[in-house]
Amino acid sequence: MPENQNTLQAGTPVSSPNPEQRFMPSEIEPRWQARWDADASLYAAEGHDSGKPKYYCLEMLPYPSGQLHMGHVRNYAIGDALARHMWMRGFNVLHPMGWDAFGLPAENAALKNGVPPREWTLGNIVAMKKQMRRMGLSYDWSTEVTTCLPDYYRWNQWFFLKMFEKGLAFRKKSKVNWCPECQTVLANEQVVGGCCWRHEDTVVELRDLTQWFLRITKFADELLDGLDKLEGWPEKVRTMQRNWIGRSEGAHVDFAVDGSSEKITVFTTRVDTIFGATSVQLAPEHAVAKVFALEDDALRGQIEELLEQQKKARETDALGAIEKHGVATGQFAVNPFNGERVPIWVANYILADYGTGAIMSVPAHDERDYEFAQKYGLPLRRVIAPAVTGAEEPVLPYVGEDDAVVIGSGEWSGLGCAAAQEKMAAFAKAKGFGTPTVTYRLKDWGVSRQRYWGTPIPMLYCDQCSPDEPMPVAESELPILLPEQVDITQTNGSPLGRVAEFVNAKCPKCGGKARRETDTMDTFVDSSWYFYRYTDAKNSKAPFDSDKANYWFPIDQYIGGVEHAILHLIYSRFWTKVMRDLGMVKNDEPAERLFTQGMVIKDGAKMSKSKGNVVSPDDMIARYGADATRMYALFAAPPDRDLEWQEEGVAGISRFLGKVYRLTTKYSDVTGAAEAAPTPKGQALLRRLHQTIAKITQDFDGRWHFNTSISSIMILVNEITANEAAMDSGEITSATVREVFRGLILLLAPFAPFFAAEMWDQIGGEGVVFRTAWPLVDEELAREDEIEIPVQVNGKLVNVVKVPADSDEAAVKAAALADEKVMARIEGKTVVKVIVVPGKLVNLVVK
RNA sequence: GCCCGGAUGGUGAAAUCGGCAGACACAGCGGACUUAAAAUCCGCAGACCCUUAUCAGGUCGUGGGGGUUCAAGUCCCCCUCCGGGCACCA
Repeated sequence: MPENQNTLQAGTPVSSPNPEQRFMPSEIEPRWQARWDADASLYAAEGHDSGKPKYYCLEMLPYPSGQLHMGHVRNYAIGDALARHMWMRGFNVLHPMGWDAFGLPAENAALKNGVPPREWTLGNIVAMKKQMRRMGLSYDWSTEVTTCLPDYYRWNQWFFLKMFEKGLAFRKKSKVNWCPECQTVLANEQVVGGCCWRHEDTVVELRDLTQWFLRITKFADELLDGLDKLEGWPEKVRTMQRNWIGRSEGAHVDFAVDGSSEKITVFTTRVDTIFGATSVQLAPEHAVAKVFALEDDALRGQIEELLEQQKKARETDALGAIEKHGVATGQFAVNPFNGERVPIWVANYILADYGTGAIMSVPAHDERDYEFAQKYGLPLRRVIAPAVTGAEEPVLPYVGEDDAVVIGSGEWSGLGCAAAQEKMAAFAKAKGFGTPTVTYRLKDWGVSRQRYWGTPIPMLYCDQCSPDEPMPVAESELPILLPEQVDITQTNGSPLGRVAEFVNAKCPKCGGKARRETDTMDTFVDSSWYFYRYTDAKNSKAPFDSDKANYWFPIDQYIGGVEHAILHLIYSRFWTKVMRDLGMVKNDEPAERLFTQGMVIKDGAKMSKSKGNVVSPDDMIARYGADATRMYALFAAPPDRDLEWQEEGVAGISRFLGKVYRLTTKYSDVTGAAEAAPTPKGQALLRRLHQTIAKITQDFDGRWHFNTSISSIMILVNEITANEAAMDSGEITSATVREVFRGLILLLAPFAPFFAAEMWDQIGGEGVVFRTAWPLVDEELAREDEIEIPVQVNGKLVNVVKVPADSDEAAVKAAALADEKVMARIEGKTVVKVIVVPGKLVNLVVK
C-alpha cells in the first residue's frame, strides 16, 4: 500500500500515521467478550450511597425458548444503548435481565423430545445467555432472575397467601375460557379474538369450573385513573388499557315482576330514557329467566336455544354479528318510575356476565333495542329530543347529543339528559328501587392453570375440616416445591393431581389427611413483579428488601413489545398496588416511562417459522459481528416503527465500521509537539464533531430516533474521510485529530460496544470507555459562522446565498436582492413584499 | 361502526417549531486502483420536458381532492388504502 507518505509541514510535526488495518469483528468481539465476562463488576449497579442519581433501565424478560430472535435483538439493542448512555451521563444504572421460565412450551418440548421441562428450560437459558453475551449486552448477571426456580416462585406463593389473607385471592365457580390446545383455563386477557393467545387458530371454549381468581377489579378505578398520570407511556397503550377496563357509569333500577315476588335489576347508562322503556330483556342465563322456564317447558326449550346461539357466537367471536333473537316470556315487569307494565323477554344479545344480565329496552333511543323492537313489533316511545325548538324530528333511534332534553317523562321533562340521569338515579335511590352504579368490563384475573410447569398454588383441602373450603399452607412451609418426574403425557386434568406424594398432605388444623391444590399459577403472575426481585435477587427472607426497591423504583424506562399492553402491563400495575398496600413499596406505578418498539419484519411480514422468513441473530453475528447487527437494528428505522430487515443494510453498517476502524487505527498514534490553535480545517472538523455530539445527546434526551443519531455519525466520518489528506499533511493538527477520534469513539460507544472498546484501547483512552463521561457540547465550537439562505421568488427557490451567521434581517435582505440570479428573476417586476426569516430563508413576492 | 398509528425516490428512511423535499444508507450506474477480481476510494443518481450534446433552463412531485398562508410532507376539511386496538358491554 503506497500509504503514509505524508509530507510534514514546518512547525506542525506529526508522527507518521500507522499502516491501515482491516476490521475483523470475529477477532475483536470474542476477545472483549472474554474480558467482560471475567469482570462481574463491569455492569453491576453501585450502592445507594454512590452519590449518583439512579437510573433503572429495564427490558422485558424473554421466555427462554432457546433462541433469541430479531425482535429481542432490537429490544435489547435499544435498552443497551440507553443503559450505556446513562452510565456515561453519570448515572448509577441498574440494567438487569432474567427469564420468564415457566410455561407451556417446556411441557410441549417434554412431550415431543422426552426432555423434562426443567432440564429443557435451564438448557435454553444457558444457550440464550450465551447469545446475549455474544451480543455484548450490558446486563448485571448477579441479579439474574429465573422464575421457574424455587427461590423465585416461593415468593409467588408467598404473595398468593398474602392476597388470600386480604381477600384478594379467592375461589369461585364461573364460566371460564378453556383452550383445548393448551388443555387449560385462560384469563380473559389471554383470549384474543375468541382464540387462545398462544394458539391463534384455536377457538376458546367456555366451561363452568371452580377456579382461583385475583381481585384486580378492586383496583379498577385506580388502574383507570392512574393512566392519566402515566405521561411517559404511549397513548396507544393507555387507550388500550382504558378500553379494557371499560368503566361505565350508570344506574341499577329494580323492576318488580308483576304478580310475583321476583324482581329484575337492570343496569343502564341512560336512566334518563326510562320512560321510553317498552320491554325488559333478560340474558338467557338470568336467574329470573330460569324461574320462568321452570314453569314453562316450551319457554325452557326456546331459552336454551337462545343460549346455544349466544355460546356459539361467543366462541367464534361473532358476538355482535349474530342476528338478534328473543322470546316473550308472557310475564310483565313494572317500571318503578311510571308504574307501567312492560313485557319481559329473553334475548340472545343480552350478556349474563356484564352488568346485571338484564336491561330495560328503549327502542327509540338505543340502536340495539331499536333493531330488536323492529323485528318483534315492540312499540317505540320518544322520551328525549334536541333542545333546539323547531328542529326537525330526529331519525330514530336517537341517542341524543349534548343539548338533548328529556320529554314526556313526568316531573323530569325539560331537564337536560345529563342532569336527568343524575337526578333520576338519586330519586331511585331515595325511593329504594335503585342506585347510581359503575360497571366495568374488567373481570377478576383467573390464575388457575391445569398444567404442570408453573407455580403450585399453596392451598390445602382437608377431607375432615374443609373438603370444599381451601386452607392456606403455612408460610413456613414455603416453598411448596413443584415435583420433578411428573407424567405430563395425559391430557385430562392437572398433572399434579396424579402425583400422590404431592397431593397428599397433612391438615394444619386437625392433622388428618389433606389434599393439595393441584392447579398451578398463570405464568403472568411470575412476570408481574420480577422487576422488583432484581433489586434484591438473592434475598431468602422476603421477595425483596423494601429499602432496596424504594431506592430503584419506579423503573425509569421500561422497553418491550406492545403485545403486552393489556396482559403483562396491566397485571404488573395491579401487583404494584397490592404490594404498596402491603407496605412493601412506596410507588403506585411500576414504571415511569414505557417504550414499545416496533416489530421486525422480513419481506413485508412478521418473521415466523411458518412463513420461512426468519433471520437468525446468530447468522448475522457470525457474518457481520454483533456491533453491526445491533447498529443496523437501530439504524434501519426509528425504534417505535416496524423495521424491515435487509441483510444488505447490515453489510452496509459493517462497511461503515470498517471505515472507522481503518481511520482510527491509522491515526491512533499521531502526536505532535506544542500544539497551536486549530487550523481553519481543523476548526471546521471540530465544529462538525460538536454538532454531532449535540444531535446525539438530543436524540437520547428526546425522541430516541437513533437512526438519525447514527446517520449523523456517518456524516461526521464522511467529513473525516474528506479531510484525510489534510490530516496526513499536518494541515489539521494532531491535537485536533486526537480530539475528533476520541469524540467519535465515545459517540459510538452506546451503539457498537465491542468496537468502541477496541478503538478506545487503540487510541490509548483511559479506563473503560463506557464509564467515560459523555462528551459535552461546546456551543461556541458547534456554531456555524457562515450559513446558506435559500432565496425564493413567489415561493419558488431561485438561489442560495451565503451570509454570516449573525446577519440581521436587513443584511440578509440586501444579500438576497444583490444576487444575480435573483435580480434576473425580478427584473421588470415590482417587489410587493419581502419576507425574511432570519437564519432560514428569504421570499420575495413580486408582480 | 368507534378509537389509535401509517402512506415520502428502485428500497429503508430524513426533514424535531409552517421555511431549500429526499439528509444518511441500501441497491444501481460510471470512474480510479488491479494482469484480473474482491476490497477500497472518487463521482452520478426523484420523475418528466426542452436541448444534437454540453452548459443551462423549465414543469411536475410527499396516497387522492379541496382550503388557509408570502410559503404546506408539516395546519384545517373531505376521501381512499394499509396496520393495530375495541365492539350487541346496555
